[in-house]
Amino acid sequence: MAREPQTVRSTRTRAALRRAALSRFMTQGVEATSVEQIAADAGVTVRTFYRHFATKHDLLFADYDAGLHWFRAALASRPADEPLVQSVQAAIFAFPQDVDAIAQMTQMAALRVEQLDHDRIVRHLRGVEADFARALSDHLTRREPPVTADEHLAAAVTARTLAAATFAAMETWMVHGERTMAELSRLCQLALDQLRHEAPV
Amino acid sequence: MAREPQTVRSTRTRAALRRAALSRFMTQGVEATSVEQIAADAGVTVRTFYRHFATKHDLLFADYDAGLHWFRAALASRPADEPLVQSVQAAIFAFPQDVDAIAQMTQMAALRVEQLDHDRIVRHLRGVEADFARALSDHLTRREPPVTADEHLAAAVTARTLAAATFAAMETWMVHGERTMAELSRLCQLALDQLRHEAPV
DNA sequence: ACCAGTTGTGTCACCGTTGACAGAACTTGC
DNA sequence: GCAAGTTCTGTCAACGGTGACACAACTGGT
Repeated sequence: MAREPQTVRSTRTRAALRRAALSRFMTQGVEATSVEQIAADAGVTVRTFYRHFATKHDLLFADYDAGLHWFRAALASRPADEPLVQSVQAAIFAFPQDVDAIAQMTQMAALRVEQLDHDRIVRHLRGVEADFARALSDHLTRREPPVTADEHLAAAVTARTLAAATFAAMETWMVHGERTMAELSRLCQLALDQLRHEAPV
Repeated sequence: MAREPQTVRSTRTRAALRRAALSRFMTQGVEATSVEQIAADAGVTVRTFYRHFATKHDLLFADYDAGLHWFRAALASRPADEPLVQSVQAAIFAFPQDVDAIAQMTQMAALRVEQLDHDRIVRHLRGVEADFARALSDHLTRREPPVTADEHLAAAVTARTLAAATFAAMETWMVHGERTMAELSRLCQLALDQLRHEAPV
């Protein structure tokens, strides 16, 4: 589901669906928009909608998924012997500066926070966190794959711990922070520093 | 959804639903069982099923939820000035020894691993992990609630980091370990020790 | 035994999501 | 331009899950 398109028709359909969906989302709200409406607007069937997007809400998280792809690439390009925390910080803080991309991201983010249950956002973020952790774990074990349970565990603990700290920062930022990029950077830095320096209470 | 029952009739209905569901699950498989069948067996409507159980699969995770309740209680009973990691270890390793409860738990676990997608289990575990982290965070901040974003973040990082390490151990155990309680204990211990002693790579 | 208020259930209508099959549209090689 | 094969779409049927409303069953107090 939601693979990259192959034919011309397919990309047109997908674009039409996305346009129709976002338009409806902005005018009448996400929950009040049915997939039936979106499909009708785009001139296709409901079933076809689901051949292009896994769920109705996934449309609103496209930037997260893109961000994850980008993060994997950034991570892979770091030198192999660099300490992991440093790689992560470098990767996170070197986010792409493309103006259009950032504009679209913030628009998406605005749509999310004002239209979706906080619950749904948090649940989706848990999925992204898991993917993030998996990317870290893959990166950690890329030299020699672990064989014993203990080796698996060691990598998993490091990866998931880092992911947990980072996403704790993100959620804190979503709820308690002024929502600027600078503040997000500061909170991530803070969380990672706590992880590195301070043994848990 | 899924609140504690109030009347006699309600508890009977719930018990009938649970019995019918587990019976069908064991004979014909979970996915091949429809809620309609379960409800019919119990002599009620589909809608009523959903008044007692949030989802069809939640039936199979009842022990997790119970375990979380128990964990919150165990945590609350630890002395307030004890280091958190120690409280967690003590709470985890003092699991109830009730023979019936353990038998039912292992039966549930068996049903889960042989009938459910690994994906679904992992996703549910993520939810439990989040609840676990929230319990820890509540316990951490029970004296004075945090006010600034930084204070929130500090507690969140500690709580979620601990939860991540513990659940990394659980998942490693599910996949790579001999599935004995002793091995689970060992892996949890290992994960928490790594968290405490070793700064991430 | 009656009454009032709460809780449980049935009914209905709807939305989100998926599998299976068949047919249309496209791509590729000639 | 045509044929063969792949990809995309429509159709159909089904299941999981939820909100709203009305009614039955139970609760407590008198």
